[in-house]
Amino acid sequence: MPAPLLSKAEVLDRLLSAFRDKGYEGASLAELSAATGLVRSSLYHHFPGGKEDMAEQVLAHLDRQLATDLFRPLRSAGTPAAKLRAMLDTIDAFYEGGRKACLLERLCASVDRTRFRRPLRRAFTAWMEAVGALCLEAGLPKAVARARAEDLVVRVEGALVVCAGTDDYGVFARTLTALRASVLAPRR
Amino acid sequence: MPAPLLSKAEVLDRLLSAFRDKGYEGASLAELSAATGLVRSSLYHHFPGGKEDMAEQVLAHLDRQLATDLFRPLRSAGTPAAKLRAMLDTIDAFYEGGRKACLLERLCASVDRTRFRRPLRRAFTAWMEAVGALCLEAGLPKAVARARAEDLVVRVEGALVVCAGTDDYGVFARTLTALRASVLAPRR
DNA sequence: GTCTATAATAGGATAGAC
DNA sequence: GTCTATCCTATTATAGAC
Repeated sequence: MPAPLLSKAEVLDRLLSAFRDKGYEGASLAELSAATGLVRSSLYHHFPGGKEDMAEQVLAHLDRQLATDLFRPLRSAGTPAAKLRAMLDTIDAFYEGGRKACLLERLCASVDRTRFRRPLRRAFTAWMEAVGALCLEAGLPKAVARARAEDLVVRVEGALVVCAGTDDYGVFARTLTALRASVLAPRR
Repeated sequence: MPAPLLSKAEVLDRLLSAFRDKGYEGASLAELSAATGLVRSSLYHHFPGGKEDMAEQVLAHLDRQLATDLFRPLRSAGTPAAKLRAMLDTIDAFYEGGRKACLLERLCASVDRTRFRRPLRRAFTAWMEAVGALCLEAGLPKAVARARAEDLVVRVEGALVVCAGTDDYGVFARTLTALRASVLAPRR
C-alpha cells in the first residue's frame, strides 16, 4: 500500500489554487491531476463524486481556513482598528495584491453553482458577519455595521474583477486603502 | 441561398446572453447553437474562429452598445445628477437588478482571457472614463473624479458577485442606492 | 446562409492490478 | 493509496450538399 504523496490538506490547497486560477469549468481533471501530482483515479479515490466533490471539499477547506486565519483574529484582544488592519493585511496577502482570483467568485460563476449554493452563501455571510461584529464593537449602530460589512465584501470582490479586467493591480491597493479609512469611521 | 434567420446583431445579442448566463467555458457550442437557433456549422460560417471568435465579436458588439446606451447619454444635455441617475437606471435594467451576470467579468475569468485582454481593458477604462468625466462636470477635482469612477465600477462588479453568491439581490439595490448618493457628492 | 453528416479530440469517470 | 488501462460521452471543428 503506497504511502500518501501529499496530505489531504495539501491536496486541497493545490486544488483550491487550481480552481482559483482556472475557474471551475476551466480546471480540467488533467490540470487538477497535474496540480496535485495524482493521476485521475487517485483523485477519484479521495473524491468519489468527481470534480463537484473536489470543489465541495475545497470549499469546506476554505471555510476552515477563513475561520482560523480571517475570523478568529477578529474575536481576539485588540482594538477594532488594529483588527481591521490585520484583516485587510490578510486579505491583501491571500489575493496577492489582486493578482489571484477569489474561489467564491469562480464557483458563483460555475454552471454547477446550484450545487455550491449553501457553502457559498455561508462563506459570504460569515465574512460579512465577522466584519459587522467588528463595526459593532467599534460603536457603530447595527444597521450601519451591516451596511459597512456588505460594502467591504462587495468592494473586495469588485476590485478583484476590475484588476483582472484592466491588469491594473493598483485598483486592489486603492480599494483596500479606502476601506482601511472608511469601514470603522464614525457615521457621517 | 437560404435567407438569414436572424440579423447579425440579433445573433450577437443571443450569444452575449448565453455567455453571460453560462460563462465562457460553460457555454458549449451546443448551447450557443440552441441560443441562436443556428446549427454548429452555421455558427462557424459567421465565426470562422469558433468560440473565441464569437466572444471577441460579442465583446465588440457590447462595446458599441455601451457607447450608445451608457456613454452617449452622459455627454448629452442635462445636469450631472440627472445623468448619473439615468446611467444607474440603465445599469440596473441591464443587470436586471443583480440577477444577470456581467459579460466582462465572465470573460475575465475565462481560460482564454489573454485573447480578450485588450477589449476587456478597453471596456473597463471606457466605463471609468465616462463616469470620471461626469464627476469632473459636477465640479469634483480630477483625482477625486478618477477615484469615484473606479469605485463605481468596482462596486457594481462586486455587487453582482455577492448577489450571485448570496442569492440576495438586495445587495445590488443597496449598492446602487449608495452610489446614487455618493458618486457626485462634494468632497468630504 | 443554412443544413446533415462525420471526424477528431478532450473531458469525466470506472475497473482492477499492485 | 497509487497506478495503468479503458470506456463513454460531450465538445470542438470540418466537409460538402442544397
